[in-house]
Parts: sequence; structure tokens; C-alpha cells
Amino acid sequence: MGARASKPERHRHLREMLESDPFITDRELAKKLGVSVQTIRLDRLELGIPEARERTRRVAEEATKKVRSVMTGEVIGDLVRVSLGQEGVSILEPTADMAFRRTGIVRGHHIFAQANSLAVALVDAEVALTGAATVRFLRPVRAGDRLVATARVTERTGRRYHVNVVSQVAGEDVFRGEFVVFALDSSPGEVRVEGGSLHEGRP
Amino acid sequence: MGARASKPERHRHLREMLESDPFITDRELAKKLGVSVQTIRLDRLELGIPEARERTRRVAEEATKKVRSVMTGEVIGDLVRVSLGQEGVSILEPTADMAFRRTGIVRGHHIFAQANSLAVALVDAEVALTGAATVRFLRPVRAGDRLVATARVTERTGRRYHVNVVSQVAGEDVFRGEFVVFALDSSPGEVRVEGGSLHEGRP
DNA sequence: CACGTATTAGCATCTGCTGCTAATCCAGTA
DNA sequence: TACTGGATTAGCAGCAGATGCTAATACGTG
Repeated sequence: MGARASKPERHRHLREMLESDPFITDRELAKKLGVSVQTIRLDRLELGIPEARERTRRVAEEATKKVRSVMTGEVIGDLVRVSLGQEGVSILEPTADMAFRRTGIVRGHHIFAQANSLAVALVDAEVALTGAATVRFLRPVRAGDRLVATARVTERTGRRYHVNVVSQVAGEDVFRGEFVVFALDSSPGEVRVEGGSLHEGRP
Repeated sequence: MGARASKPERHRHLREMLESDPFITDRELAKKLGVSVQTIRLDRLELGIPEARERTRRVAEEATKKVRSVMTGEVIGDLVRVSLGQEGVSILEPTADMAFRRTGIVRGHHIFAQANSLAVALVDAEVALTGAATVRFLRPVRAGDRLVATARVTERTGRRYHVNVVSQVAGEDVFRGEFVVFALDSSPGEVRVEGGSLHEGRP
């Protein structure tokens, strides 16, 4: 039936197809590759590829884990050490998704996110919000690098904290930032932040 | 058997369980809720809840979509209008995952991410990297707000662009930032950024 | 008691798989 | 040329998790 590719080539093809669509079923694979379903099964067996349902399950779990850690997580990166109100260290190993595909260079806002969330985590309050930040990206960071962010509270005036953050890769500074974080020490009960220009903007 | 809850209460319970674990099967649900599998099926039918396999598939798709848009996406938010090298507008509607669970206030780095990626997108070059930024968070942004970011290139000196970004919710400024972005106009072929302190740090 | 809602039960059927056995094709080689 | 072995295809039983349908109970209330 038509131009049939060699076995290793089909295997390569198979992997690619599964990469772009992990939910595809054996039957569909067979049709697209012009072989029988049985062949697909043998191929999967050989390549150690799980069945479609298992694949979907894994995708679901991995992706949700990622979403949790990147969006919902209290801190972007792993909190290594924290002294509330004083200093702390967090480590982030950026994945390829966080980088420009073209260059492998990690997008600045991921580096910012690590620093920002660390700065916020340092503040000893019910709720803390970033009010302002001045940051510098000193060197490009690449996917796979080990980003170590160190934060220190340099000043505190009432509810206003100044936090200095330095991020390093292999001991070399790649990012520096000054964050102004506001503690909202929420009276017991509901936290009200509603209308007021609560942070910055000279009340 | 034992203490059997009322039907509406069981439904509430059901929803909760599925929220915390969407992969759970009818059989398991039946066991945990102390009813028969058939009852679970009727319940799902009544509540319009799809089967476990369908549920996993949806979770997988949604989560990957989210990961794509938040981590891999060229621009965080939807690019509404862009004049390369001049100005542009992007819109982001932050979801609950982007906010502090406690207060519903969106984490600063998501607002930063929108602004940063917009600033980078404005630069008319093969590759562009953020070199520095000074930002202010003027008001808390809540999940569900409609964040409209407007960026304008205010200055250009060789490869260095200054981009001003203002983000609004309902016409009111909530964020302002100054970004310094470097264009790396990559000679055809590989983009080399390796060792050099290519952006910032006075070469 | 009768009626209606809720619950449970049973069975045929579907999809996407696994595990197993057997047949076929085809190329290289003794 | 006939034989051998890898690759491919075929067929069947069985499983898990479902749907769709029919029927039997339970239970509470007017």
C-alpha cells in the first residue's frame, strides 16, 4: 500500500506524532502510518510507549503540576532557606518552556517572578504586595541553568519593606533587583484592599 | 451503609471530590460515598459531569493550553494591536490561579510578565532581551479584571530601546513600567549571546 | 394504601486496550 | 533452490470503564 517506510523510520515518525498529539489512538496511528494496528502495538512495546489512556493521564498530571508550580505556587522556585523579615534563598531551574525557542534564553519575567515571589515571601505579614521594583538583567540565563536567588530586607519603614534580590548562575550575578513590598497586616477577618490606593501613590 | 447523606449533599460532595481528583473512577466514587455505581452514574448524568476518561482528557488539554500560554507563549496576554518599533496593546484576563488564594489579588509578576512580553514584542528584531525595568504597581488587580497594557517606544539608541508600559483596569492605571530592551539583530545563522555581558553592565 | 422519587440491579454494547497464537510475506543465504 | 528469520498481519479471549435500557426495591408523604 503505497510507499512504506522502513521500521526505524516509522518508529521515528511514531515518536514525533505522539509528541505533537499524545492523545492519538492506536487505530488512528495505524491509519496514518499505513500499517496495521498490531504493528503499532508491537512498535509501542518495542519503544516502551504506554497506551493512549495512560499517556493522557500523564500529560494531565505533568501539566497540572507545572501550572500549580508556575501560577498558583506561593513561591516560584524552591524555597531553600528563609528568615522571615530578614533574608532568604530560592532556587529555580528554568525549563525549556520558559525560554525563547529560538535562542534558549529564559524570558525575563520568569527570572523576575522568582525574585518577586521570594521578596514577597520574606515579608512577615498576613498579606504582602509588591509596590514597586527596579531590576536589571545582567546576563542571559539559559534553560537548564541553576538560578539561585538571594534576597535580603534592607530597610523597613512601617509596612514598607525594601528587599534586595540578587540571582546567580554558577556564582555569577545574572539579575539584580530592588523590590518595595507592602505588608497588609489584615485585621483578623476579611482582608480589605478594595478601593484604596493602598500601595504606592502617596495616600 | 451507615450515615447516608441526602442527595443534594452527596452531589456537593461529589463535585468536591472530582475537583480535588478529576481522575477518580465511578467505582471508587461509589465506594467512598457509600452508594452503588449506578447511583453515581445517575448523579453524573444529573449534574452533567462527563466520565473519568473524558475528564482526564479535558484536564490534560486545559492544563497544557495554560502552560503553553503562560510559559511558552510569545506574549503573555492577547496582542490586540502592534506597530513594530512604535507601540502596541495587549489584553490579559488573569485567572484565579494567578492570584493569591487568600485575597484574590493577582501576583505582581503576572502583571509584569504581560508588560515585559509586550515590550519585547514591540522591538523589531530577530531577538530581543529585557535589560532593565523599573515598575510600579499602583493598585491591586483582582482575578477576573481586564488588564489592558499599552506600550510605547519612547527612545531608541542603536540597539537599545526604551519602552513605556501602562496597564489599566477599567480605565484606571494599575501598573506603570519603564523597560530597557536590547535588540540582538543576529547575523544570519546562530545567535551568539554566550559569554559577553551583552545587555547592560557597560561593555 | 397508593404514588412518586431515589436507589439498586442486571444485561447488552462500546472503546481502547492486553496477551496469546497463528498465518503470511519477503529478503538473505547456505 | 529451499530454508530461515525478522517483520507484518490476523483473530480471538479478556479487561476496565463506560453507556443505554429495563426492572425491581425502598422510602416518605399525602
